[in-house]
Amino acid sequence: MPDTSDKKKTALLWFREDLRIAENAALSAASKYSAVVPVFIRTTQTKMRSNGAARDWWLHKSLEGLSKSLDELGAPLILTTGDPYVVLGELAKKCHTETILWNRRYGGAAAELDEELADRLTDDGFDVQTFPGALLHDPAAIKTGSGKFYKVFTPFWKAVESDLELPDSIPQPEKLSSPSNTPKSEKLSEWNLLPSEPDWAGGLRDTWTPGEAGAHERLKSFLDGGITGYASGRDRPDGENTSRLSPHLAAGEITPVQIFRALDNASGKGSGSNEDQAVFRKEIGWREFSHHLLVHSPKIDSENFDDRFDDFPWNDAGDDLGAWQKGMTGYPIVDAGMRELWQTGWMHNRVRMIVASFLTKHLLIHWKKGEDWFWDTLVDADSASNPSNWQWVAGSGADAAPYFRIFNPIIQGEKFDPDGIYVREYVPEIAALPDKYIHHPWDAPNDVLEDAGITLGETYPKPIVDHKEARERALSAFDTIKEAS
DNA sequence: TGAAATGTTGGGGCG
DNA sequence: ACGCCCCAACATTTC
Repeated sequence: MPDTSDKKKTALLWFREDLRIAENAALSAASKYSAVVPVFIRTTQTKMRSNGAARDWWLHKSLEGLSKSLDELGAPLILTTGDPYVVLGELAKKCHTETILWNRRYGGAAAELDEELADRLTDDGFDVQTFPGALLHDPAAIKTGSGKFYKVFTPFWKAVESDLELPDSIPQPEKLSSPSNTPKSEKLSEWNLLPSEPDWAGGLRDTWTPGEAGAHERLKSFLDGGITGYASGRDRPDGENTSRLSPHLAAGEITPVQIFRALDNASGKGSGSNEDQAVFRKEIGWREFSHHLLVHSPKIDSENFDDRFDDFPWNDAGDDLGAWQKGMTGYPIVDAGMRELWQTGWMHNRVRMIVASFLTKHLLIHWKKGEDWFWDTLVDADSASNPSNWQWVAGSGADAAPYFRIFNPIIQGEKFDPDGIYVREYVPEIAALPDKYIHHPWDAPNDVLEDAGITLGETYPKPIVDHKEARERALSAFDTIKEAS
């Protein structure tokens, strides 16, 4: 907390994965200064993985919202491009400030970069202040009884939840001041974050309202609707029980603390049963767990968490990868998921598991290929959740599904999309099939296919692999791991 | 946060 | 009435 001697000073406030006004510790601290210069840097340094295309689209929209909010508060957002170390130093010099504030990021390259920056800027004479970021807990502070980090989700979450005390809400500034010598901002439109040719973002625009206001609308509508029945309904891609908060969380437009507070306030008021709430909180817990893993295993996005997988006999990606990416595998539930992803920048969680299992087990393609595709196409792509969940499905991750746990895409489809509503939405060329065959068109008699206007291999692909054969092939590949252990 | 194979049980048809 | 077979339903084991 700055004392009164700071009153005449200007603070540089660096926004990153915290594109919000509410519950923003660094912003709140900055508001105590006489002037604030908020900045967002399009970074050119290469240690961090650069955003995928879908997240860039989201970022553009979210920055528009943040920029508007900051204008209203009186301290316009400065957009600038470069190496953060250089940019922050130059900006600070221009605004005659020695104070630089930001909210911390946890784990991996981002956290390493932040620590290095804080050290260098401090050495240069700046007063760098960092604040808790967008997690319920500090991942480094959670230890097992024997002082190690958790590798199993259930005890991890038990430890976090039992120790969880939501912090007091952070005061939100009503007004900020800009210094007289405000630096010039670059133009957001010139960052080319939006796709132009082709413009593939139509489905994203129809689906999402990026930005802090959109995040809170989404939370409200979830608490008024989807949370009720969440415990079982969350597994149904044909339903509306998921929160769809993930891209808002990834951008930092809303925080888990805000969500948990809202759940507390809503409990007993028709916003889901205790079980519904507990299951939803646990899903947020998986996000925390992913960051926890990333902190202790910073290369989880490139190296197998379980090194027995280092010699796993993956296939060359070849044409199968393209068929998977395009949603042309011939398995309707898989294709529906991949097309939902392409069209909307998001995929239902249950279906993510199905398509990831299909890629890594039916096609024997390395999880990294799938992780890369998700990274580029998901609006919620998260540097912790995305790799750790891919490794979880592949079997190489922490607390992972055993390799031999191979999803049957037909059974999964029939179980979680029993009326074929989801499949018909995203795979319209087979929509006229009766329910009986909607998850396995190749078993439909010729006259049924004909009535539905389907010619397999022409209007819709034949399955690119046979389930039974692929399953057996995957299981024998798994033998190489058992031998290695 | 599976699926498939294998094992067990018990009711009903039938000689 | 009884044994036998079939098989659905459920449970257990294995991958």
